[in-house]
Amino acid sequence: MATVDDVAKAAGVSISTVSYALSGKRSISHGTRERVLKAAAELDYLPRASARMLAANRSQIIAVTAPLHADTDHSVHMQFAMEVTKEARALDYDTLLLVHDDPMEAMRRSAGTALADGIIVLDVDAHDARADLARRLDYPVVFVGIPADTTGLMCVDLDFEAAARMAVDRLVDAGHRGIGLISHPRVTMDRESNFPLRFLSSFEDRCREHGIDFAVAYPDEHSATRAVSELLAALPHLTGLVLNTGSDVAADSLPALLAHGFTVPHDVSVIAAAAAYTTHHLGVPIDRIPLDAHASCAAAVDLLVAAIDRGERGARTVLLPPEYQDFGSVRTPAG
Amino acid sequence: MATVDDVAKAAGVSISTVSYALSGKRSISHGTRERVLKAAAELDYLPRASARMLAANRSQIIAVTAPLHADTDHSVHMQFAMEVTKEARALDYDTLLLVHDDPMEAMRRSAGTALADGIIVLDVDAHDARADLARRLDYPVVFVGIPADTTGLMCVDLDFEAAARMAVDRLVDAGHRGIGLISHPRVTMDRESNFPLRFLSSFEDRCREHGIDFAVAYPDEHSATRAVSELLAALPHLTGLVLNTGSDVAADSLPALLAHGFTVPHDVSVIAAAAAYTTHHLGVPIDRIPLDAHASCAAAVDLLVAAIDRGERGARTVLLPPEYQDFGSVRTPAG
DNA sequence: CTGTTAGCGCCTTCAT
DNA sequence: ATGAAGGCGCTAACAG
Repeated sequence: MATVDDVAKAAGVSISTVSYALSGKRSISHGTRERVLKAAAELDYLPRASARMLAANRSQIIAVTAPLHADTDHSVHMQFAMEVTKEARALDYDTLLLVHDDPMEAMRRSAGTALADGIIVLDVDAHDARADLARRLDYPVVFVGIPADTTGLMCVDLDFEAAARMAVDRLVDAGHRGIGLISHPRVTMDRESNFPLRFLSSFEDRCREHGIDFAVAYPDEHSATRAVSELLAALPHLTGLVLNTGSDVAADSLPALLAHGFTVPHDVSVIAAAAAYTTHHLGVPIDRIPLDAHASCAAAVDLLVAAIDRGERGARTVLLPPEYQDFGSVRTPAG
Repeated sequence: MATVDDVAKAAGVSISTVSYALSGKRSISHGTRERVLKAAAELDYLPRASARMLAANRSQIIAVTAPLHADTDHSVHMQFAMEVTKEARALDYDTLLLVHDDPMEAMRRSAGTALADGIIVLDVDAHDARADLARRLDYPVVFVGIPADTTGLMCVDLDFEAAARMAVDRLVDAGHRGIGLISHPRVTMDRESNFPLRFLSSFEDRCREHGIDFAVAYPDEHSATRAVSELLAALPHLTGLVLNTGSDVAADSLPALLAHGFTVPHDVSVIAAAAAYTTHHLGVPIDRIPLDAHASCAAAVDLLVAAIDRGERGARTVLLPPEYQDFGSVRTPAG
């Protein structure tokens, strides 16, 4: 394990010259820099992370809290963790996974030991205890998701309210007057996972504004069968369906409709809203308002790094505008 | 941010006493220890990670390489990453996610900067470049998965060969003489992801040993339709089906069989082998030989920590024995 | 443009 | 059972 001293000796300069030549934090004559770089390369020199952390008072590490609930969609979870990691690396940060029983303890530890320079919080509930902790911590924290009380917090998320309005408007514009929503399973709602709630209430409000009939169903996990039956019972003239749910339930909803004799888009128009999954392999391609993990996570990490590197810690909430992808699954209702 | 000095002053002792009282690495009189602990608690003292790393020459961090291929099942990936993280925490290690374009560079960096004390390698290909790197690195590395050449490496994995034999034997014992295998998509095989290959060749060998007919199909991603048709075409008297594939293809295989008029287990007996997913919500419960992420990852982390903490670095390959879960999807063939 | 040097906070050996 | 003190390797003033 080579150290700065080794490199300094090999290059015939002082250790501070080595440090500066490598960090570029002050100007070095071309010749010396070359010699230093060459010596470093020959010795396979890499600065010891611990020493650098201690001296610079910075770890270049970002922690990620991603609690695992029983109803967590691992696939979406992973996408977000990955996207955080990618963007972090692009900004010269590594990513520490904080995933165990007690996220509070983990956050406190990461701040208290200065193991990480900041935290990204995923999978936010409306009344998430991590929000209060973040307010108390005096430590950079960015939420991917919006808790009920955002006072003093930095948050980034898809604008789920706008996405819900977009979906409803699209169906109403096409002439639909009876719209169903398949939301998330009851367990998810009960824990007040916040984006389903935001989507739901915006959906309901928009339907009322348009004066149309609507119904909401909470599916079982992995299956849309019961939810579809409930919607059709509640709304016999249903011709539009909005899916704001997991990928397996969404995939299952087409067969479920078929079982009732309904074909998409002939009998029912369908939109997958705030979908982290793709919809073109679903037999019938379904219109989609993407939940873009990359966009959310990149924005969140950018915010966090700005807070760390440039002290930009003002509270703010960034809502990413939804985008509509048309694959032909919305049509004017027959008759 | 309190430091050892603060605690030492508050407790009226020297800093080394604080250090020892907290680490327990030498005996301290009960009274002083109490005072130190109390002072530390009152000051919210937590040792600075960087300083501890530098002095102790250990980071208490484990890195995880988990490359993301286009055909990667994120859900399984996440399970493994999570299980690694859990076990690591139990042994007082944190987990760093190394997930970007260049896993080599990431591994070199984590070793060269001593950011992590060791590495867990996930999603191993038969000719994985990370294996060669690990041999050269003189740094603790444990593979969850078995590369073609395990010389000098520490590896842990489910015994896929044994799992394949177990599945075949079960069907043969029940009287089946025509058995199909749905393996993984071609992209996965082409990259020589190793566990599908190990399963496949063991499956074929065992069928030959029993002298029965068999056929293998490589499904499309997300769909079993074509694969099932191919198997039935190749093996008209097929009565047994082994699934060693992703959860979505597995779920799709039952409807695909039904489309050909085959009912499970009446017409065809089915076993999901080396399945990371559960099978009881699949309409018909399917017998299962689990791919237990927890078992594999816990064993791998234990091995890695033994290598780090106790220098136990001898090469070895640990194969975890498969276990059969009977849900009634295997029956003696009719006729 | 380059060198010297004082820490960063903790662990650990050596005294006592 | 406790204290004193020397690093660990690097960064960033502070001097030229």
